[in-house]
Amino acid sequence: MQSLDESLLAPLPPFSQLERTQIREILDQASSKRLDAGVAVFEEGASAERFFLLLDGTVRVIKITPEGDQVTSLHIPAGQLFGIAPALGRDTYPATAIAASEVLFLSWPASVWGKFVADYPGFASETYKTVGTRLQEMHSRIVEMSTQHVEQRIARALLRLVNQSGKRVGDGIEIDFPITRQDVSEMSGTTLHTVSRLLSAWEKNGLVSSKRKKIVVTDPHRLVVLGGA
Amino acid sequence: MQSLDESLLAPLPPFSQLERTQIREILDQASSKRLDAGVAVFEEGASAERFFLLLDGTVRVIKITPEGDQVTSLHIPAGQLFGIAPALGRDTYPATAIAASEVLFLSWPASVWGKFVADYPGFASETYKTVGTRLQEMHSRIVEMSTQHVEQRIARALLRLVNQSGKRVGDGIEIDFPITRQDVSEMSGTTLHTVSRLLSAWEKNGLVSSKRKKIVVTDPHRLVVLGGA
DNA sequence: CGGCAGTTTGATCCCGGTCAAAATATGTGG
DNA sequence: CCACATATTTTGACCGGGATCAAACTGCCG
Repeated sequence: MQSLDESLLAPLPPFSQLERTQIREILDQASSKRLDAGVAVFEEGASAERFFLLLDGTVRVIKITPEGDQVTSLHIPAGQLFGIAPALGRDTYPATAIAASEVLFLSWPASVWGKFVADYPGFASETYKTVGTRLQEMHSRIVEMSTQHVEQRIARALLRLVNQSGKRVGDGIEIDFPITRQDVSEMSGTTLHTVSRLLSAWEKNGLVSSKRKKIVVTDPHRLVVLGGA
Repeated sequence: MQSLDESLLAPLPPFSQLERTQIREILDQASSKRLDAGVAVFEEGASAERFFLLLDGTVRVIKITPEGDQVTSLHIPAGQLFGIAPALGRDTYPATAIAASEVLFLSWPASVWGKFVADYPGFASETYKTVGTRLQEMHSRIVEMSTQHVEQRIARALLRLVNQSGKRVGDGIEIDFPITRQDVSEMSGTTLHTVSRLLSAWEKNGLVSSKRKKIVVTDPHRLVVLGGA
C-alpha cells in the first residue's frame, strides 16, 4: 500500500478540498485489498469495524430475507465510499457488500472516522452528500416498486446500471461488469424468467444486445421511453 | 415562541447532551408553527431553506409520480427532526411533507445547520443516527416490496404505524392520527380496495377493529405472524 | 467431452388490480 | 334539525400480468 499515489484520491469528492500532505496522511492509515468477483467485502450484521473506498470495480449491496430471497438495493461504482456505517452511528453493517467484478478497495478502521470528519474540511459534507444521493435513490426505488410495471422497472434498472457503470462500445453502452438475468431480477423485484423473456423481446427489437453475463444497451433512448418518461 | 420551554427539547436525542443555556440559544433562533391536517409543511423540489423539528402530531412524507400516483415513504413521529436536506448537502427537498394530523413544529433556517453541528456536541451524531435509521427503514421497504405479498406488506405497514405512533386503548393499540384505507394503500403499494377487503377480513377474525379514519390493532401478535416472522 | 451455470421458452394458474356500484359517514347551510 | 353534497368504505365481477412449474438448450470451464 506504500505504492499508492496521492493522485489516486485527489480528484475524488470526499478528498477534493484537501492538501497533498493530508491525503498522504489518509493514505498512510489505509489498507488496500483486492477481491475476486462474488466474494463478500462485509456481511450484513457483522460488526462495523471499518469503512471503505472503492478504487476499482463494482460492489453490489444486497440483503437476504429469512426465506432466502436475495434483493439488490444498490451498486457502488469506483470512486465512492461504502460501508459507512460509522457515519450513521451504527455499529453493525445493515447489508452485505459483494464484489460484482474483481475489485480493489481501501479501508480504514471505524475509529478514525471522527478524526477524518474533524480534521479534513469537506470530507464530512461530501460524504453526507453521497448519503443523500443514496437515500434519494432508494426513495425512487420505493416509488418505482409501488407504481411501475415489471417492464418499466427492468428498463430503469438497466438504465441505472449503464448510467453508473456504462462503457461505450461499438454498438451501444455496455454494463462493464458481469451481470446475469438473475442479478437483474434481484434489482427489480422480479424473476429471472421474466427478465429473460423481456430481454429476448428487446433484443429482437434492437433495444439491447446480450450475451452470457453481458448486456449492451444499443438504444438507450427507446429504453428510457419504455421506463416511462 | 417565547413561551417555549427548554424542557421541551432537553429529552430529545439531538439535544440530550446539551446545556440548558445552549438549548435556550437554539430555541431563540427557532420559529414555531401550527398546521391543520392535510396541509403541506414543504413541497418536493422547493428550495430547502429551513429544517424542522416536529413537536406534536405526525408528518407524512410522500412523493407524487408524474402519473399522479401518490406514494408514502415515511411517517415522522413527534420529537424527530425532518426536512433535513441541509444535512445531506441538498438545496431542495426531495419529497413533500404533509401534516397527517394537526401538527406543531419548530424550524430553523438552513444556514444555521453548520453552526449547530459545529457548536453543539452530539447534535450531528444523533442526527445522522436518525438518518441511518431512516435509510435502514427504506431499505426494508424495498426488500418487502420485492419479496412479500400484499397481505404481508399491509400487515407490516400497520405494525410500523402502531410501533411508531401507537396509543394504548381499551381493546388494543390505536393509530393515533386519522388514517384512511387509501393512506394505507399508499404506504404499501396497493389499492384502497385491497386494503378494505383485507381489513374487513381481519376485523371479522378479531385482528383489528376500525371505524372511519381510525384503525385499532387488537391482536398485534397475530398480525406479526401474518407479516411473516 | 462431461457437467455445471446461465438462458430460453412453453404451459398454467392465481393474486390482486380494475371497473362498477352501492352503502355508510361526515359535514354544511338553510 | 333536516336535506343534500361529499368523502370514505364495502362488495361484487372480471381479467390479465407475471409468478410458478417444467424442460430443453447453450455456452464455458476443467
